[in-house]
Amino acid sequence: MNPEKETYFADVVLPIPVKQYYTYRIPFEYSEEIQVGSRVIVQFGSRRILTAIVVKKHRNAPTANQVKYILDTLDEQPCVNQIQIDLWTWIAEYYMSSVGEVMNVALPSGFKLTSQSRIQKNPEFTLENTFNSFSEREINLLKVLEKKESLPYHEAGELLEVENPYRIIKYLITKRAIIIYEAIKEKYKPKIVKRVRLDKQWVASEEKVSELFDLVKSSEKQEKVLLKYIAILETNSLTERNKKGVEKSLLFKKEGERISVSSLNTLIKKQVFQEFEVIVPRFEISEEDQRFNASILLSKKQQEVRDNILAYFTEKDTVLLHGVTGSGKTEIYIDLIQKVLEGGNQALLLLPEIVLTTQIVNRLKKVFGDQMGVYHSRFSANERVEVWNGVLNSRFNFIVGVRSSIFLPFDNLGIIVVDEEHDPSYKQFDPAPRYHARDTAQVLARLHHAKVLLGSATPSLESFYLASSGVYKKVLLKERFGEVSLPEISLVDLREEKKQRKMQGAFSSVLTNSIEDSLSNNKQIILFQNRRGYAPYIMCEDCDHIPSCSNCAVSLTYHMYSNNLICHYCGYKEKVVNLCNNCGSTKVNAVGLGTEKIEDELQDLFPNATVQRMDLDTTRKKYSYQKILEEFGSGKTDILVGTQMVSKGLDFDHVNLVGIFDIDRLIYFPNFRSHERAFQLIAQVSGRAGRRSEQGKVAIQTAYPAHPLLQNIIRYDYEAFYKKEIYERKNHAYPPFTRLIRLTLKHQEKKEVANQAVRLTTKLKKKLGEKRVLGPESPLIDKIRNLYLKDILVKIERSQINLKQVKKAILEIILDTNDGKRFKHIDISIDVDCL
DNA sequence: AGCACGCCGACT
DNA sequence: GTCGGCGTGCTC
Repeated sequence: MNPEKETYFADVVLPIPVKQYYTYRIPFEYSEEIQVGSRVIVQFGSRRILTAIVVKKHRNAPTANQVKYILDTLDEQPCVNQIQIDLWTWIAEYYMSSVGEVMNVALPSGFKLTSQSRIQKNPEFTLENTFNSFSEREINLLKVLEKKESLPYHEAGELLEVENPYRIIKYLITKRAIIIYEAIKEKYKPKIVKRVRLDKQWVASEEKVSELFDLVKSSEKQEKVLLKYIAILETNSLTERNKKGVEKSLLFKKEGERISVSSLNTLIKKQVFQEFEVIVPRFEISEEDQRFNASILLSKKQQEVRDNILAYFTEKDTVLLHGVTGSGKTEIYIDLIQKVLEGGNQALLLLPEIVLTTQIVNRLKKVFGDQMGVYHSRFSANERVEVWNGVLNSRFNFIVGVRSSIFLPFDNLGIIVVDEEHDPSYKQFDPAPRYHARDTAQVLARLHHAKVLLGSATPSLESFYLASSGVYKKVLLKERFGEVSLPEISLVDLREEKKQRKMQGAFSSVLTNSIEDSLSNNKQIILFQNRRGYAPYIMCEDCDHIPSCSNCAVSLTYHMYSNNLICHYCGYKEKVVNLCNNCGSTKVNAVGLGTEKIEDELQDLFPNATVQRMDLDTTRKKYSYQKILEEFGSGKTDILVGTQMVSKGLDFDHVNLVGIFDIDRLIYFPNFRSHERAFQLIAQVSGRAGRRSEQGKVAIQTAYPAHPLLQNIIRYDYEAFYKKEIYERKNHAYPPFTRLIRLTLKHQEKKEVANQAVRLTTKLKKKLGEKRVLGPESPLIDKIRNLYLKDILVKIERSQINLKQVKKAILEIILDTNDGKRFKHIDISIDVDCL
């Protein structure tokens, strides 16, 4: 038998939440080209077209079902490697999702072309000469299709005012009025720019050039075009520079004489100029970037720490670097990464979302230049594809990125650094898979035989525990770089201030005085309030009515600047009317504190100071974040008010005061991690004060200054905090002593979720034991987007338990619960290692 | 997920 | 009878 004629099959992952692979037949002509990791196009179901990834190539013809052919392949080389497939598989199993869901978050959307069914008017069909066998709505739809070309199903449904348009569509098809076709959603588009250059012949010699000028002499406009072109080239050696030409738009943009499009076009027609297209990277390589390899100097202490880390790496795969803010962890990262790159391996530095837009990236760029790629969630699908390809073709051997950069196609990672290791943004919430990038990074590292460095000033309880118990190694970096001492943290007793009537709005006298001080010394101030908007709710003085969201179980947040009441959960918005909806009273007050209110009050208290607010609402646009920081960095802004955004990665020399509001809310938040979160957040914000020149100050406004947590914070006593907290965790069997799996049930009917939750809990308890299952419980906000919620928490000991079996049992019970014909199908989402 | 289809209750 | 809502099964 001719080996080339042997049939190969491919097991593929599809980008849908289905827990199995599907087997397709590889066409003969592709039997070489299609390999494990190839992107292929397949038909799935009766019409859908999907992009799939081959995870296994084999020759075992499936027995039972029909097998469809792979329709096409998208790349000559596989775009996913075996390590990635192994990682996907691990994630799917550990986080109890399907591999398809992992594929969905792992692959940039530019790589996944999927089809959608659309309807179109049958070209052979005309409304006029049909007998009147269509309803008014159908005719309406057909009329729209005459104008609009095509519609997806759901839009047709909207037009027809029916939930499920399928039946009508089917009817229209049998009447030969419309046809269905599959529209492929657009995929990655390379960026193409048009350039122009002089036709070769004109730059062959001096004589030719002058001949050229003679040629255009008759037209002043054309002469201008030529002159401008040459001016932009900025060179005498026309022949060389002309090859690259000039970006067409540049000819029109650049200052100097305006030239006309039509004269350029005439010149192109005359074959003086020629137009051509080039594909350009979306990441421009600035000339500066290319040459760098600036070395950095480590202090003695840093060198020592670095050497310790390297030594520990020979024993353990993971090392925790516990270093206070400003101790110079970044330099150590850089040094280690440089070593890895010199050894020919790749490196990955993970950062929390917000930190990535700031100074640190610029700093790294200076050291690593264009071998470093940045992977950020604000990037478009196209930009992501380019970073992906950059890793694939080795243009980038070092990536700085957010949690999803663990999915890039690395093939020989040497080190993964997870900075701010404790940061909750490393955990994905929605959609599934709900993975933790820090933990997944360790699995990824194992697959690459690479090392992991976790860095934090306030390590997560988990990591510190693992380091203390010898699973990881631990390195401490205590001193601040350059010997600047840590900011002095003071607690402002709000109850005392209130008693003495010293409060002005949200501001204590201590805080206003400190702000006054800083301002008069020409210093800058950062104020932190972890809540956006003006006030979390408004309330009528007469009837106590609080406007709340009709889709969610929350009050509407008052936003003064947009004059809206907004639901922070579903986005519902309404204009503010100054009358109570309930009783018509005009006495409606804003209650509580948000960043807008602080900004507002600041302007009254310090009319001469420039105040800027930084929260989700002021940073919606792509570069607004950078702009705010630039203005603050240049000293244009005196006071920066913000949410969590101000807590991370900002490093400004002239900030000597940080004020923290409403911290009690954080400490008393009903979650077993609230203390840990509060400690981390306060430490992080505090670190913004006095980074370089002198010792800074931090003022925390609290009603409970004696709280042990706050006492530990002002002394920077992480160890004491840890000891107390870990004791509590052990007592109550919370992580790191157990693993938590949260099941969230969602349904439109409150009773239905409640019933099902009870049923599910009972089954789980029976199978796993009473004490391992908590709930069911209504979450703090028990209705979001018109869906009622119930939580069930499964607690599993960390040792002597077969985790896989437990998960399998949970999945079986869920399947069983949802299978019963007597009950409605309920959406159940699973969050392993929920925060 | 998204499509296909079958089962019912409501209503001309 | 038939129209449209709703739930469920299946996809190599």
